[in-house]
Amino acid sequence: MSGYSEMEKKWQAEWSKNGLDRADRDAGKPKFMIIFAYPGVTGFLHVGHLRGYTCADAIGRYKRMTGYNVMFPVGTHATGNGAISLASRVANKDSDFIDYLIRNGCPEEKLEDLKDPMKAVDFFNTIYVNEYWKRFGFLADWRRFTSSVYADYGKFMQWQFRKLNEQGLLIQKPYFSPACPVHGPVAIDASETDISKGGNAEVQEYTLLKFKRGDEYLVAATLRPETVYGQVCFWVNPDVEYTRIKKGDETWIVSKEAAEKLKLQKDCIKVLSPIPGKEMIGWMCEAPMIHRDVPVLPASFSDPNIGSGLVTSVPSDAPDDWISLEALKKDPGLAERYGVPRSIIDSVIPISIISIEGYGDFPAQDIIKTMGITKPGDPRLDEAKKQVYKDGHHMGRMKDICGPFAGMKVEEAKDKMKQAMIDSGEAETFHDLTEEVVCRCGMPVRVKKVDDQWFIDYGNEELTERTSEHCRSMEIYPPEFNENVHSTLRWFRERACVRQGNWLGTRFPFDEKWIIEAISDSTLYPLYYIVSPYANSGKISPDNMTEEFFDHVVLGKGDVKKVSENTGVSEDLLKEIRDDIRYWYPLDVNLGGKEHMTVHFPVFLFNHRAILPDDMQPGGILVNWYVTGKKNKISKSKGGAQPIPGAIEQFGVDTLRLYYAHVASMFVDVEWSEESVMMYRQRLERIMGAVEELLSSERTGEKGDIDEWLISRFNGHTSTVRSAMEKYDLRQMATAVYFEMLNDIKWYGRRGGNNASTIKEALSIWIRLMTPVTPHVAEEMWSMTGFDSLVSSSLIPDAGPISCSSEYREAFIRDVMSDVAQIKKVTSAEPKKIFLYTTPSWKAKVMRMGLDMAESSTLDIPSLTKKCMADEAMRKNGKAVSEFVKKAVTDLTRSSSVSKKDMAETDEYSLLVSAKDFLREELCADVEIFSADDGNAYDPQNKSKAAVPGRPAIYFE
RNA sequence: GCAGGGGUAGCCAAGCACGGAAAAGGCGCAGGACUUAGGAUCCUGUUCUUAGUGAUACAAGGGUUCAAAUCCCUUCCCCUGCACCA
Repeated sequence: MSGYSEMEKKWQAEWSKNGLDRADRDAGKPKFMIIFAYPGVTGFLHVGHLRGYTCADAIGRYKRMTGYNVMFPVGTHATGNGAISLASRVANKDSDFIDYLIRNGCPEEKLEDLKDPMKAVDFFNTIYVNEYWKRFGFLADWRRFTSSVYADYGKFMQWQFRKLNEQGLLIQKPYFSPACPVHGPVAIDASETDISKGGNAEVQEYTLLKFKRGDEYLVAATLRPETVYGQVCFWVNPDVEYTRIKKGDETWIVSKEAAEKLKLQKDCIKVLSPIPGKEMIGWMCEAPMIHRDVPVLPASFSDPNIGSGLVTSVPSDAPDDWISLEALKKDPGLAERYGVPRSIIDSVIPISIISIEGYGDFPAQDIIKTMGITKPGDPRLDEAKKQVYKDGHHMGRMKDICGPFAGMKVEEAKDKMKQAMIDSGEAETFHDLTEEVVCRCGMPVRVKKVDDQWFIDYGNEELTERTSEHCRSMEIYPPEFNENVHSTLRWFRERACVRQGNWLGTRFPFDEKWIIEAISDSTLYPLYYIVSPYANSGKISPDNMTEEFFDHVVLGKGDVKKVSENTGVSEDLLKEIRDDIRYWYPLDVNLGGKEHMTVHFPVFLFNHRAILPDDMQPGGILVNWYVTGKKNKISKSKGGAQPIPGAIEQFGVDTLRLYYAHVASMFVDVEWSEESVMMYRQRLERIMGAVEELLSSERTGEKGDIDEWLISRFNGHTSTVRSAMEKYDLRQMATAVYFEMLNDIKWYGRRGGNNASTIKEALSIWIRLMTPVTPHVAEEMWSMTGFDSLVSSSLIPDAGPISCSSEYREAFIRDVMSDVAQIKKVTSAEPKKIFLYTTPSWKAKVMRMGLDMAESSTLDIPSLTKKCMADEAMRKNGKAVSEFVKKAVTDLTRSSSVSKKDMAETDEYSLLVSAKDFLREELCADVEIFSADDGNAYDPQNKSKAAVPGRPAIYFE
């Protein structure tokens, strides 16, 4: 195992010494620029992440070996609160987290440093580069490394936003965002990057309905404003304490929890005195829209944490309402406790308002019956509610009772009714989360209104159209994404692009209180890799990188002399950077995981299209799927997967690289398993073993048929590799190189091939084809074979000619062997002697005639039969001929005729005679060969009549 | 809900966008060879049937065609992404 690691280091040092990892402008060479979407700095990476990165390196290496000047830069994305929360967990001595760090090889003395977010970023940057990417043998240009929190990178970002603004793509409007009171807006997503609980929560829009009572309002929250015509009462939880609040000059009653939430979303909210729910029971209040008085009744399901804590009751369409009302009616004792007269409760009668196919007048009643729910509090009520809501929303239609909205579809009525009530002052909107969400810092996350939020306007139709148009000329894989990227682009609306709070990132250039958000600052960055080496080497500093600077080097604006004066960058340097950008850009391939399909890739495309000219638009996108853990996804933050350095030690880098390239198509998820990785390790060892064996053998053989065959096969594989790599299909490429070529080498040896020059030529082809995926092993074998210089800097061979006939002849021999084995198995006999009878010449003749007819597409059974019968000799054999013709014709029409041609032209007899010794050894029996035309052939069972072209008859003794 | 993907031998997985012979390759399993005894290696086999060139298969059911895993329709079942997370 350690042997691998030494070998790996040796070649990595060689590549670096020879400058293979450095990408410099070379006007004499076509360029190729590839990146992978840089990872976020949130902890150690695991073996799954390297799948995509490895593909990028292999593609880059392949391109290099087909004559391109390749730039493959890497960087990291550290924007956000990942590093901050990481640092705070270390500072708080979070023992789980510290264990995780130590387990992944973080030295204890380093922990002190990690309390500083920026140092934590540096720490992981170093690990990504040194422990992962360099050790994986990537030929990345390390001088170009950048990170989204670097000052120079920030300057580029600010320039990008200035350009977006010039295009009129930045807009400002109010926004409702989940936010932590300490950290400001947070992202809610299943991977819980920003938060510690509630990854599945969503922001929901409620309609607040104002029920007038005297000079104050009871405020209910509903998700179904279209049901207001069915309101018959109002629910208050008698065991909850509510509160009056001042909202502008109105007085509202809501739950205390709701009051807190409203403060974040509405202006001028003041909390007044509390009021127990019990006190409100029996009140009458005026329902909005229908302007009828309805009674306030007790309901325990009314939760102060949801919505406003108060609920309007629509029993016809809300299962909870229906069942609570029924319970109330059946239990007069309960009602009397609150002093509500019976007559009031009896007067509350559900009103049918929506017709849904498959339901009666009262959908809520129907679903309760179907599900067998009998009393309030049944946990299935939630499911019942969802079902009725869903059916009502998609299939429902408003009944005549609904005034101006009668006859409308529910979907349509919903918005219209909501808007009507808002316009009349009877309703407002309110946003709430569907479940509890907690920030990484432990504070509850609530929906907060941000008045002056900035957005990038991806809804801009002109931009969407131009971007979509450009995509048509791009190479986008997989094909499914190539097709639906257009609908993804169209689906994009405005996107909030800045945030406030304790975050790492770039200040928004138009208002420094904002920080540019994580996705928006990683859209145009591939371009920055061309500038970054100048900043990294200190030739330019962030101060030099003004709007004018980027306008000039990126867009070619302004006069060099003037720009030089204003920015303090020399004219030569400006020219150099400008030339670099013109040479390298556009980006040829952006490779990223499937999660980027709906977020990163679209904004990457939009921003390029918005800011850069036609000749700087991206050329391709490649999406890779995941390596998953046994049951769930291997998670970056939650660990559980094998650390990368350990995996390298255990399996060797090239094993892993081959595993990623071959284990499955890039466009499916694969489950990580050590067994399958081991399989690839054995495969590599077998290949190295085979090469060593070839090199240590005598190699004194003459050139013969088998040499022609081997080179023909290798030429075929070379062309397979070339066409596979056109589509970046590493898997197909690897199948040819690591499986089929090895099999061919084995067969060559088995057939007695050992010609020195053939072997040298074959190895030269083979090893070069291996280099993109398994470069270390390839270098080792390359030098072992005695070839000069580095294989990594050589060129992939051109595919030479293929010899169909020699390939057919070998396949023929294999078929014969396979038939013999088949018969052996069926008879379970161990023959001492095997007799082979090649086809009678008349059958070959029929075949040839059939082929001719097939070529002029006049082939059918009657005409071929007629043609055969015209032949005097064949007519004697009439019956056999007509039978064979029948078979030959079906055979020829069913398959392509290419191989049949070789079949008809091969002299099977002399071919078998030449392979006689070989067959004797392989079959462990004496072999006698006869032509079926040979009248004197030994053939006691008359087997020879079964012989057909391509398939000799066989007899055992 | 919106958008999209998929169901091929014990397992993984090609092929299907350009319909043309049980369908690559690998793993596993079974025989055999070999032995520096190794997470080996090398042969052979692995739907059924049979001294071989026959039958039947590509989730299920229909259709188009001389011919369908591949095109069309219906049904069933799995999976993925969905905006401040790259």
